[in-house]
Amino acid sequence: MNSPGSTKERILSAAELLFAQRGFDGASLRQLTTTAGVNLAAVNYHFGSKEKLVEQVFRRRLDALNAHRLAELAKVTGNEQGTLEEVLSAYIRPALELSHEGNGALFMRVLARAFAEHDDTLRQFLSENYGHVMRQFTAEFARLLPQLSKDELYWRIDLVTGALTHAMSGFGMIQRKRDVSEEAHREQTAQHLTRFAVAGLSHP
Amino acid sequence: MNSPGSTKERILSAAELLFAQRGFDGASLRQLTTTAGVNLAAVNYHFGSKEKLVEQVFRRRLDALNAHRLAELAKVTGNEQGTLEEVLSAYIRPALELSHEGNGALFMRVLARAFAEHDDTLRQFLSENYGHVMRQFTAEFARLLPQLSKDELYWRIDLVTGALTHAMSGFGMIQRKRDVSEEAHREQTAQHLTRFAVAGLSHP
DNA sequence: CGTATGCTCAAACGATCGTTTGAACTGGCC
DNA sequence: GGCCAGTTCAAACGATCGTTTGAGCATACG
Repeated sequence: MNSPGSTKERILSAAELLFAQRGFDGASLRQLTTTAGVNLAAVNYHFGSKEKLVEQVFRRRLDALNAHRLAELAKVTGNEQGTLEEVLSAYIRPALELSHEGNGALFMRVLARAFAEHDDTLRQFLSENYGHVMRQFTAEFARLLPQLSKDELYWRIDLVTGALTHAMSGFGMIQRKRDVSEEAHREQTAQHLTRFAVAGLSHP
Repeated sequence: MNSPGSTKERILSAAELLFAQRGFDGASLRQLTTTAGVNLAAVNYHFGSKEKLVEQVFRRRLDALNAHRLAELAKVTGNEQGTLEEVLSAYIRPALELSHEGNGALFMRVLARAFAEHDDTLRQFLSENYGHVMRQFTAEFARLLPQLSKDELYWRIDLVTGALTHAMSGFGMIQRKRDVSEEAHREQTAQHLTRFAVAGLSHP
């Protein structure tokens, strides 16, 4: 059905690559199916349309990512409130792990593009399917930072989100050095991100 | 020549609007010229190609923005070193003012799209034409935060940049409320951004 | 074996894209 | 008026887009 080498999976992987490189409009179905080594008509046969293919590219990664995030959050809020660092870690690390496994980094670029698109259809899709995750984390932040007004809290979460999106999509100038292992680099990134986010959220 | 109602200016404004709404690929020259109320061929006559039109859209805003930034930076570093807040303010406020004047907010969305594109041509253009501005601010931050290693400083600047881009391009959920004047909202935004950036840059 | 089902294929569809062309129009200057 | 450079115009160019079609192939089941 969905074996790794199946037509559907090969289309999804090629789509992720080309959407990341050239954007949703910029990547044509002809380039895409050539890259995937499948027939042009296969996209419309398996997915119905290019737009539905885009949706599936998101689903494949985000379902796993957000499940992972909620699981991590549940761990640290199980018996008592977790610390701010722990809650942030539950939010950051699953994304970082995704962005370093296989072609996950490509997907992060796709996600960043989607944010930039400001496309209402896509934003609604993200909100409907994954909004509850963000709400759960926001509620946790509110408990951990009771001194902040609602306004102030939203501002800070908003700015932290910007920093995270930026860092995780690889916009920045920071690159892994040759003498640092991938895992060490991820750990470094996670720590920088977490410390930065803690400072941004909880400063007086 | 370049009067506000000239064909060239009307094309540039329509381009800014449609590039912000639909992206560089998504906005066609036919939509664009119809919106501007000019003939289809006018774009290629006045700009040479669609790609060169894109470049001019950037030049029109970024020349002014970065000149403004450097002027503000010169003010606070004139006699003695400015404070971290002052230097950040020199970086943030010109962008905020641009994003609140006329259709400047549209341009900020265009800019955010460009970042997401990861297009090397465009990135090279930005680096060649405006890279010296970023270098000058980075040098100032290095002077003001001598306790940070080069690595650590770059990390923090990178994350702050993400937050600023995010906030200034209007991704976030923060919206001006009806009972707050535009200028008051800009002032509020500037203060949130600056305090957040200070915390992110200078935390222990 | 026969046939039904799921999938792949080459080919074509109409639409839309960026760009080019050559004629028509505009204003100022001799 | 007559000319000329600058600009606008409708029309067309070839290329490429997403999608559809109908024939052909494979595999599994009666």
